[in-house]
Amino acid sequence: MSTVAPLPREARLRAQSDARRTLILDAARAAFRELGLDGASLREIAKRAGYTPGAIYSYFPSKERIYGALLGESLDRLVASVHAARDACPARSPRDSLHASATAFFDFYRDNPRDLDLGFYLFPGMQPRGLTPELDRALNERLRAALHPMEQSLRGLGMTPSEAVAETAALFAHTVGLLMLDHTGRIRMFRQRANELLSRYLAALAARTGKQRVRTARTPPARKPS
Amino acid sequence: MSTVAPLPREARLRAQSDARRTLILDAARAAFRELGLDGASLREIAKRAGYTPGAIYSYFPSKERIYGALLGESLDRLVASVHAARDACPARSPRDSLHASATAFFDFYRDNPRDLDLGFYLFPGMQPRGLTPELDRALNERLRAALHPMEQSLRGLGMTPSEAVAETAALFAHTVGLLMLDHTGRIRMFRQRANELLSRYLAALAARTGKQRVRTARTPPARKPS
Amino acid sequence: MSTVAPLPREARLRAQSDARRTLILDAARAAFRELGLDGASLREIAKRAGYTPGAIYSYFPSKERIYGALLGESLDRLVASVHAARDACPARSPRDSLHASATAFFDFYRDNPRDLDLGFYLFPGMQPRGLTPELDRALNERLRAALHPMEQSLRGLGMTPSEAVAETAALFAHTVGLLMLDHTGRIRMFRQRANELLSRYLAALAARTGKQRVRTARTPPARKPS
Amino acid sequence: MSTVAPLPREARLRAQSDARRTLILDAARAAFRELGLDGASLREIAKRAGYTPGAIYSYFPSKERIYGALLGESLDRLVASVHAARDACPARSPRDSLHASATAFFDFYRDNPRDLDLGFYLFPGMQPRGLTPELDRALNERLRAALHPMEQSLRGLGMTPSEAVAETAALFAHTVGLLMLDHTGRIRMFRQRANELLSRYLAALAARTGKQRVRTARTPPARKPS
DNA sequence: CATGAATGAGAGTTCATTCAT
DNA sequence: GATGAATGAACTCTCATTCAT
Repeated sequence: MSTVAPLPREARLRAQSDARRTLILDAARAAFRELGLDGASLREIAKRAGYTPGAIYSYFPSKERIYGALLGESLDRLVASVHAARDACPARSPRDSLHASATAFFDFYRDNPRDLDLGFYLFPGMQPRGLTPELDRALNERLRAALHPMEQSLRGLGMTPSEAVAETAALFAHTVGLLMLDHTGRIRMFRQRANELLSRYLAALAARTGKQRVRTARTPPARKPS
Repeated sequence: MSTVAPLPREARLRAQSDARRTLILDAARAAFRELGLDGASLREIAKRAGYTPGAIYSYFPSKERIYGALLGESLDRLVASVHAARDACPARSPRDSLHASATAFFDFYRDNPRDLDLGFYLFPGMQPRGLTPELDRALNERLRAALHPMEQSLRGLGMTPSEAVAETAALFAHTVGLLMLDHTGRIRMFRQRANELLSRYLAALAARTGKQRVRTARTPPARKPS
Repeated sequence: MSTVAPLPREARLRAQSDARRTLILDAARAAFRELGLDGASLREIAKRAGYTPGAIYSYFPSKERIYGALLGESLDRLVASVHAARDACPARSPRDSLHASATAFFDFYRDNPRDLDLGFYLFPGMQPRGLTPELDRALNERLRAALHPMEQSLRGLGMTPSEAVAETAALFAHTVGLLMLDHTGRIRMFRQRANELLSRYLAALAARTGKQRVRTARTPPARKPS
Repeated sequence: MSTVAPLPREARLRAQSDARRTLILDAARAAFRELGLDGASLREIAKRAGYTPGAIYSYFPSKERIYGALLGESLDRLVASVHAARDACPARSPRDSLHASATAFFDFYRDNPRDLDLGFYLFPGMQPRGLTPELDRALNERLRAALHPMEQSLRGLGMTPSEAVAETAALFAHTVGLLMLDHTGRIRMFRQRANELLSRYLAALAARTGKQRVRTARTPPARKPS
């Protein structure tokens, strides 16, 4: 009675549905890339996906949730990219490993400038825009995964766990800042290149480890250390 | 230089016009602060300024140009704030001077989160949104002025001119990145505080000068230093 | 009369179908009560019934027909309520019987305000909205049944058949009017209570019977009766 | 310097504006009359008025407020109609005056069935739909004015003030109920005519005054009055 | 200079209904 | 019988901008 056929109908339906969801996300991504956040309206996305606006709501409950899914996908690719860079040459020193991971992170957003915007659009203030707390958590988890290799490398360079976390946060901030300068063209003011500045930062960071401990200065730093 | 004449009518008119321009900008700033970029529509600005939407166009050719003027003002305040911090205690060491300037810069945007958005809204890609090249240049000039004290301090710490420029760019990026993490709440992921991370960065930066030169590594850093 | 056979399959199927129809109506009633006419969309009803929107169309040909069925049910409950009130104390005088029936009628709609809306939604003008003539007739029949006790009481009070019909119509109108005033809150304008006004009306109606005949005045009433 | 011209520009502008507001209300009224509440969308109203949908918002802040204005107008006409009927023959007896007023009230809504719907749409529950409290109050005031002649007539017939108020409420309810029966066609069930039932009610009401006092029965009425 | 009106495009979202599977 | 997808039309409302007056 029961078929041994490769595709039980439920699975087939789900696969179909997933394919169409992907279709919509592809359309959204393209619209987003070409037109930016303002231009990527639901109507535009639907048109590109070959749907009527209403049909989109079979797959996503709101425009913001499409953005959320897009951000999720983007973070997945980011994680894959960073991990791939880390794993490319297993026998490397922590220093090189750090450099590889951080550079992969940076390159990902340099090559996909809009993907950075997504996160900043969806998290304008202290809480996400149209995202559920679960989705928020899931996105955070992905971001953490993307930064994990760097934190590990920093530990490999001799940092304590808490130092490694702090320096990962700092490295993340530095990278984001450089990307913003790059995307907005403000970097030209300084006649610098963002990737070079990143390398510089990484070199200094690596140089700092093992030799001298930077004390966590809360308020004005100690004046006369030497 | 200045006239004692009762009131050259042309000047009077211009003064009036400037006053009303200021009125509009005040309204725009308030709307922007309270409602964010989405909520600060031209209608809202006009209403708060006591004008009808059409009247605004006597003073600004487009909404974007209001934003541009707002950004200009904001940068003026930023410059004032940074310079004041630098001049507060003239006899300071370059190290402390650097810290004072950078902290003032950081604090300005931490206390006025929307002001940072303005810049990113107006410069989404390689060229400004509705801004003329001249305006772009003028805004750049102000930003340069805001960063100048830090560059000077870095020179005072013994950096070459070109090193100082590069490190200023890096410091700027770092600060912007920390502010983004702070504003979006992503900093909580790391259980860090943005201002502490900034102090840390400044301490490391100062520590680096004089003792060891960080070589500007273009591409993969030297592998076998150790 | 009734079969003892295990289960004629056709009957079983029909019973199943009826059960699910009831399920849908229950969902519709709840949605309607909680959300009103605007909120009780087909989607909402389907969701509450555990169905997808399309499935509803296996049981009802249109949304209006669901409303029609709901109205039918509501009238059934109305009839039951009024008849129960009439039969509660069999030995009552016609006067008391009239009061009991009319009050039950009034109370039913006072306690279920939405049920009154249904009728007015489905009969906006001279013909029903999405209802067939048969359904229209069936609904009328139920309404007639609900009003029958009152008509009987009026006959018991000595009215001629035609008088009784006319006064039943008038009583019906009066009750409906009071309910509208109550539901819309307009009754507060007069600082009156709807149920007291109904009692007043009933008292006057009973008082009128037997003593003096009110002549059915078609057009301008007789001017000089006194 | 100042013109004595008949139309100071401000007045001219206001007149123009009022004329266009009226134009929109006319369109709304017509749409409403022809298509009912469901069909009278903002788009439809705008189209009929020769405007784009957005233009309407120069005159009304929301659709509901258009409805509110429509209701206001309608009540104005109602008041005018009722007052005219009362004043038509000044020397009439209170009884005839009551009849004239009530009939005018009834006729107004019989001839403009949709006008009654408006009130019920805007006041679905205890508070108005999209109306401000002030508008609510203004509308109540008009309704009161429309009912005032009847209350006065009832006083003229010898009722105490509080009796007159209660009977006005009852008469209002009765009229509304009859109109509902008429509009929905339910009156045919009884083979009666609404206006005749109204006359009957008025005759009974007039007959009741002066001779016998109907006691305001709160709960079950006194059983054995005689 | 300022108003008030108007445009025209477009926003996100919801709806009852249909239909292949 | 039921699903899930899709339609197509409609919804109210907002926007930056223009322009005659």
